[in-house]
Amino acid sequence: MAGNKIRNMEEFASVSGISRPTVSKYFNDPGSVRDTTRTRIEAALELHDYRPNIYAMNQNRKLTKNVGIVVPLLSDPYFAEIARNLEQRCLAAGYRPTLFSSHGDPALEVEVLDTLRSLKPAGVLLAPLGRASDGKALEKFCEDVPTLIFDSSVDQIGLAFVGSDNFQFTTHITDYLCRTGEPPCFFEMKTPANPNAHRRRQSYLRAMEAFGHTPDVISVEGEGWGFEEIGLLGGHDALKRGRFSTNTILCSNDRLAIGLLTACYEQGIRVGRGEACLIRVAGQDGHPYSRYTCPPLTTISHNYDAVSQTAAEALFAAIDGQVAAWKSTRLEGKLILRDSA
Amino acid sequence: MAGNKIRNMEEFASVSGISRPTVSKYFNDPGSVRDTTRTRIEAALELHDYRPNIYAMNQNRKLTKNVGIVVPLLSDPYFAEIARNLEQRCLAAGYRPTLFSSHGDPALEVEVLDTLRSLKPAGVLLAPLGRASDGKALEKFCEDVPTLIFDSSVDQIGLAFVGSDNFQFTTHITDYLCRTGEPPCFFEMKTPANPNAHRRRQSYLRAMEAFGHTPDVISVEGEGWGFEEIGLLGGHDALKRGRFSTNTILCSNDRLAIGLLTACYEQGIRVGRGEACLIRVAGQDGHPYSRYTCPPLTTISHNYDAVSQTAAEALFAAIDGQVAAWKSTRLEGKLILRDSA
DNA sequence: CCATTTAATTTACGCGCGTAAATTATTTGT
DNA sequence: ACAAATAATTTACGCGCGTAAATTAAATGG
Repeated sequence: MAGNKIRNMEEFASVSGISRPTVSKYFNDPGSVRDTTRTRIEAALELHDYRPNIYAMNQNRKLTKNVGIVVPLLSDPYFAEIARNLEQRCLAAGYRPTLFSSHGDPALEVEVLDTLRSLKPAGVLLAPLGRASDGKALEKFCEDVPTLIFDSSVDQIGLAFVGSDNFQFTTHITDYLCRTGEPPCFFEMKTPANPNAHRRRQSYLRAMEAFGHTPDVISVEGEGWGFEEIGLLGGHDALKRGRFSTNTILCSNDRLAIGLLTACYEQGIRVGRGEACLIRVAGQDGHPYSRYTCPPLTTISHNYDAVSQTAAEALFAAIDGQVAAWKSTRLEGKLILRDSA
Repeated sequence: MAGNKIRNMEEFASVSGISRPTVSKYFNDPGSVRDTTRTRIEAALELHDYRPNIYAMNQNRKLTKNVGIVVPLLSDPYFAEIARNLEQRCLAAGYRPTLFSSHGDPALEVEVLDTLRSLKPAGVLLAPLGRASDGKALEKFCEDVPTLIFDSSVDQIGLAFVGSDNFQFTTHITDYLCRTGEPPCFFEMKTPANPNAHRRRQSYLRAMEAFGHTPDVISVEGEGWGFEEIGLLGGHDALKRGRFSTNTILCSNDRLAIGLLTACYEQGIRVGRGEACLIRVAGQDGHPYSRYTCPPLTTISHNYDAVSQTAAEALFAAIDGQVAAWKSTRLEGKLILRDSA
């Protein structure tokens, strides 16, 4: 912990009484050296706290231990949470995760991929921006770097896709809403950033048809990733113009619902299941803040843990050379009943 | 963009007709070579899209161009936002920012610093966990790496401190609340993670005294960084037990206020300035979600832009060798009037 | 105990670049 | 146009490590 300063692996090897190549082998995989050797190295490590120079290490290694994690918008707590989950899985598996956010900007997403390329990562966990992504750039990147796509799938690119089953999400919550009150209308962005939004609208339409109800989709204007603001403005507008044909509103995602709830509040419209409530509002995603809206938001939640576990394990398997055909895994969500619907 | 693959700087130098050392100089600082040389290099760059190997670069450079950005909890949109801001400033200044989160865990914070050390960064922008931080580890790190502390100051460590003026924050909003209604009581965590919380309590007490009112501090139980949950549970408890002595509640921070608002909602207590409202609630921080609470939250906002600009520029100046005595910069916040108070 | 397997060591090279010193070419000022 | 200042080139070395091949030492098994 506090001995003389060790400058390089050569010096460390000599103080530990082991040859440098063996020490090098130890750092690449501690399990690859004999037990007695390992304990001697680790004893020396206690005394001198030497750490190999990562730049010199990665210069010659065919494959670094770096893993890139890319999300579209880190300031969205949903992505922050899933990124945190993935990060810890990478660490546990012995990789060095590095976090990147595209900040909702397609140009930045390409820049991130460019940066990532120069990091020569063993693999990348990538949640693309979606519709706005530069498809060609993504595809090219996936050819060069083992990449697992998660959250929103653009094409059949990369090693595999892992995300949520949007059809199940919307069908399930639509079913719940129909069984417990008026069938819902659907509140969404006209030009959503995320392809999941399209699947959700589709399955809303399909579910309503299957249940024998007439669907009603309210598509509001607004570009970008400020979903709460879009939900707020679009909600105000739709409420004023009486655009909601039933007393139940299913939102395409929770952030939109958060904005809509604020609009309802500002217009004095009481939301919830109670007697005095005029409308019900439900979201989709299981956003970390959905518990704290007023009223608390009924939603269908991603299985954060399962999504990130499946994604991480698929990537690690691919890095370890286990070839597998491209496949798409879509996990079911869980209905979270709260007061809003 | 599409030429033959260039393997290293040697090859790139030969195709561009410039010597390798000059090309190396260009990549370290494009402005350090003659105009004609620069245009020739950049022309060749267009044709062959070569990028220097960052590992080989950083191995020998005394100082890398890396900058570490560390926040206590990336899933808190406040930190996500300020991290994004800092990240872009680093990029604009020609540095390579890398984002880290301590995830509220002191042990992880130390690990992050350890990782950072091996990255040999030119500088680090660090927002410590606060009370829970390993002070010794932080101090040692600051001795080794040029580090600027922001958001919450632990000691007089690092190059400098940049944050918000918590005294001004609380005094200002307390003043506002007193002038517009009943003087506020103060809602906080008993054992706050962040040292700013102590300053805020202090200045609440001081301000109330100065205004000639009797202060009332409600300190709720709860550990960790789940502030909304703590505010929710503590709020429920305090409301049930009639702990609030006035109809106005100033929360130590916005996330606590968000939880408290939910508690109020769940107990049917209408919050706001209107006729039918029983209590007023205000927060502190200007949290990105404060606009979307019900009612929208009156708060006093950090000057995100100014904080990150001041912090980034101070770090860059220090990296450029401009020595300056340690100093603490605390920026004023701006009152944001909304419906909650 | 010796033959066989397995691990560690020695030796030697190369990766892609930074960087310093000495030299040569180019620009600048007058 | 010429001397001085500035920039580019050549030459040469080293950084800290990965890695391969040949050799030697240690563990294993019957």
